[in-house]
Order: sequence, then structure tokens, then C-alpha cells
Amino acid sequence: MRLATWNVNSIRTRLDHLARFAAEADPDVICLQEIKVASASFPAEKCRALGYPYVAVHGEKGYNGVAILAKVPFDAAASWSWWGKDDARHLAVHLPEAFDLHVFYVPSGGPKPDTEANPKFAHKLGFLDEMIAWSRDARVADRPLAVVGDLNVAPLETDVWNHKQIKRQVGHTPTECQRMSALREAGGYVDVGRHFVPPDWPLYTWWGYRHPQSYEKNYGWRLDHVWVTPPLARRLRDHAVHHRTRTWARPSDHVPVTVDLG
DNA sequence: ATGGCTCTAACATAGAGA
Repeated sequence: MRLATWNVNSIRTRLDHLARFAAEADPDVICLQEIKVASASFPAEKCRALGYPYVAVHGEKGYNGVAILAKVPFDAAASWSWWGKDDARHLAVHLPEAFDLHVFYVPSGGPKPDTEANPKFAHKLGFLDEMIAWSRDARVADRPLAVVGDLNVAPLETDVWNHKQIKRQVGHTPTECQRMSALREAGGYVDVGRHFVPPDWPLYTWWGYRHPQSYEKNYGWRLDHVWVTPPLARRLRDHAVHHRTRTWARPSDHVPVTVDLG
């Protein structure tokens, strides 16, 4: 089966891109982040028309929001509050191929990596700490499970285009990178991107809008991740970053990542 | 030090992204 994750930055603006990506990559399951729409207004019928009859949505008007589209039925869609906030940043389902799938949209963290001056950074660190505690306390490492989505941290030096410059910026600071290591250890997760691409190779999934021609200059960051526990890692077959979507007209700043499981 | 640019809500700009 092929699993995809994509921060689309508004599902309504990106429906044509979703259709093209679905046709070209043909994933069995697509996890979306930043749908920016309330659950009741999610274009579920249009997604069904693309070949994904099974749709789960945790949306919110204007901000955040996650969704799962699947060709096969799943059970027990669930989501819960993280760091005491009702943001729509998490959604979980159980897939018939016998693993739990958790989609996350981790808070971006605001402009300054300072928990005193910037409450959004405190929110981000608190959110990551809860993911660490949950991964440990729920003993996720003992069963087949995937954590995917926009984790909003580029954990390795080769996950950003200029480590020396970016290590002072939110998304790549030492404290965030340390939490990503702690999270990986807490769940025993395999970082699938780095399972297939050696850690000394650059690997990016996001090119910002604000820098002119950031994609053409390859000013990228790896913010989008697929992590799997050891019982599921045995099934890993392939991985791809679909960077061409960033060249399409009016693109999301993030590109899709797909993982193939045997 | 600030703003690049894009999107939403809702009508002119302000907030959020990272």
C-alpha cells in the first residue's frame, strides 16, 4: 500500500493539485494538513470523486485542520486535545492493513525561539513534549503504528539548506531538534525519509513563499515526516518526495511525501 | 531589525504561517 502526507495549505485552494497528485502518484491513503476549513465544509464529495470513498476530517474554520482520505474503509477515527488546546491538529484511524495511523500538524512556533517572549514557541515545545509522553506511555513501539504529517521541525543539519544560518530560526533550533530525537526514541520510530535517503544528503519538503524563487534556489527545509514503529518498519519498501508539485501554478509551500509498504 | 509571499475572514486590513 502507498501512504501519502501533504500539507496542502488550504484544501479548497488546492483541490486541483490534489486531483493531479492523486492521479499521478495513486496513493491508497492520503493524509492532509492545514486544510483551513471547518469539518462540515470539507469538500468530501469531491475527494470521493477522486477515488477516495472513505474520508475522516478534523477541521476548523480558517486555520489548521487535518484529514485522511482512503480507498479502503478504516475504523475508529479519533482525535483529542493536545497541550490543552482545541486546535484541529491531530487525527487517528485504524487501517484494515493492521496499523494505527496518526496525522499531526504540529504548531509552527511563531517568530522567535523564546518561550518567554513568544507563547507560540512554548505551545510548540509543549505539544512536542506531549507527543513524547504519549509515544512512551501508550507504548507505541510495541505495535504497528505510523506518525505522519507536518511536524514543523527539520531535525538534521541536512534537513535545511543552510544549517549555520537557520539553527537560530524556529523549526531548526537545538531545543526543537533535541525534542525530535527524544520523540523518535520514545516511540522507537524509524524516520522513513532517512531510512531511504542517507543522513548526509540534503532532503527537503518545504520551500517558503517569502523568499523569491526559494524553490528555484533550493532554499528548502524538511518539515514533513513519516515515522513508523519497528513492527511496521519491516514492511517498508520505498519512499518519495514529490517535489514537482512545488512547480505547479499556485502551489502549496509543502510538497507530498509517499511511503510504500509491503 | 524588518519584510519577502500566500491564505482566510470578510470588505480593509489583520492574523498566521515558519
